[in-house]
Amino acid sequence: MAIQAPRGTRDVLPAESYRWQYLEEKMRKAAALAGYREVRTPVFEHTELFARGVGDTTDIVQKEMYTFNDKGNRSITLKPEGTAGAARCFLESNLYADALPCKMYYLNAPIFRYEAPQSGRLREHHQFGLECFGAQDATVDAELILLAYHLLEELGVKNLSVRINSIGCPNCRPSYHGALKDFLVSRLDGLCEDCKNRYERNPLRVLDCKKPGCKAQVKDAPSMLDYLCEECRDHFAQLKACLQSEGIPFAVDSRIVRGLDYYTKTVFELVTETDGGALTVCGGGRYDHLVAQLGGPDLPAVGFGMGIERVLMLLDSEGIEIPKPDQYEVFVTYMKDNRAEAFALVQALRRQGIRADMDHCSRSLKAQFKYANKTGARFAATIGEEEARTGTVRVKDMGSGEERTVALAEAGDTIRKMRKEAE
RNA sequence: GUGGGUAUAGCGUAGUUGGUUAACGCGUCAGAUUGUGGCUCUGAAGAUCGUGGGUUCGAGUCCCACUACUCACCCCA
Repeated sequence: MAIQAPRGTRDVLPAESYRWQYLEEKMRKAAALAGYREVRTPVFEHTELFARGVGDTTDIVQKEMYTFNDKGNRSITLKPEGTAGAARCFLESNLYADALPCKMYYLNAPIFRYEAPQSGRLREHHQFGLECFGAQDATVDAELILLAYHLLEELGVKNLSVRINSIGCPNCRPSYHGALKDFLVSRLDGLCEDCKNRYERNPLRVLDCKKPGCKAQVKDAPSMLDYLCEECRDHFAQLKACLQSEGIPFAVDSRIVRGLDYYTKTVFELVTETDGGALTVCGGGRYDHLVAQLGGPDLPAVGFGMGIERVLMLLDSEGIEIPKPDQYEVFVTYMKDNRAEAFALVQALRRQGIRADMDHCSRSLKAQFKYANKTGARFAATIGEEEARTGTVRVKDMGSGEERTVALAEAGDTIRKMRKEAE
């Protein structure tokens, strides 16, 4: 075997890129409809951005980053998530000095995490994400959840469930941390090694542990929701009210924690059930102090990321078809002495905006027709000795078999006309 | 990172207790009388059996290592 794509990466082949483009179009429209404009940030950033932004106690930063020193001996990291880069960009370009809120989205942003590849989990994947800076109202949290939900719904995804939670703010979280640690301290012996670590560094994450032993220990743990300060409680209530008034189903799940440290108040996930179990397609939340942590003004913000590969997986597993465009509308077939006329016709058709091509492999007429059929071309336009002499072309509808001989200059119009008549 | 499974032409597979020229389907290409596709028929090309090592007179078949894929855990989109 020659050189292969690196572990955990995938090619999008010419025959399947239309599926990506289809999603991209829907995503752009959905984002634009709500006033989000595209931002493009670098694929790599200074490692410090993620250490400070995402949090250096997180698994992402501790063990999953593609980090290396460049030739100038700078520590560089390939983006392990989208929000930190967007926040850095927002801050660096002083966008907070413009009218707020500042809404932006990124599409097909490559995201890198050094993990064991698995179904729905690659080392390089792509995300569609939205970020809104400078607005504290829960109406934004709600609009983001609704946007993601309706987008997936429009794509045809079923069994979609929305799970939300509030993890409080720096004012109320410490008291909860205290309560949680008090609760956990007597049960430390029953926890796994990882969780004993988490107890010290980030006790919230213990709630998220999937090990049966830990789950059992944590079953009756206090809920953050009972410790929210008034502001956070109101905010969460506002969010729920917005979602209710829009009639989308959601569930409050106090165990949602998220693996990134910057989150405050709202966190949410959009999850679907597949044969392989629950799959999170979209995750996000509020990060009110990230911009400040990066050295900027203390501005609230919310956002989410949606995994493109995971969306495509869902569409596959639910049997949702994406319309596949034909490669050509017309295939020009010709006898070997008439290559020049055929070439001219192809160029003329393309000038008229018709996707056209011809044989470039010196194949027989019969083989040319076979090829035309295979590429899905709706029409064949044939030029032989007879047509060349009279300045005509024989246009054939490959579906019905109907053929018409028309002047060369009318080829394009004839194709349009025949297509219309067939409808 | 830890554990299980897999690895044979472009794709999907067969390959009997290790025994000679590795088989089949799909796909590709070419033909079935001279300028026409989809169906059918015929034929051809295409594989140092993931890589490296070992056992053996002999390995696609057994053993080890590596790599990749895959599943579970961890974590996440």
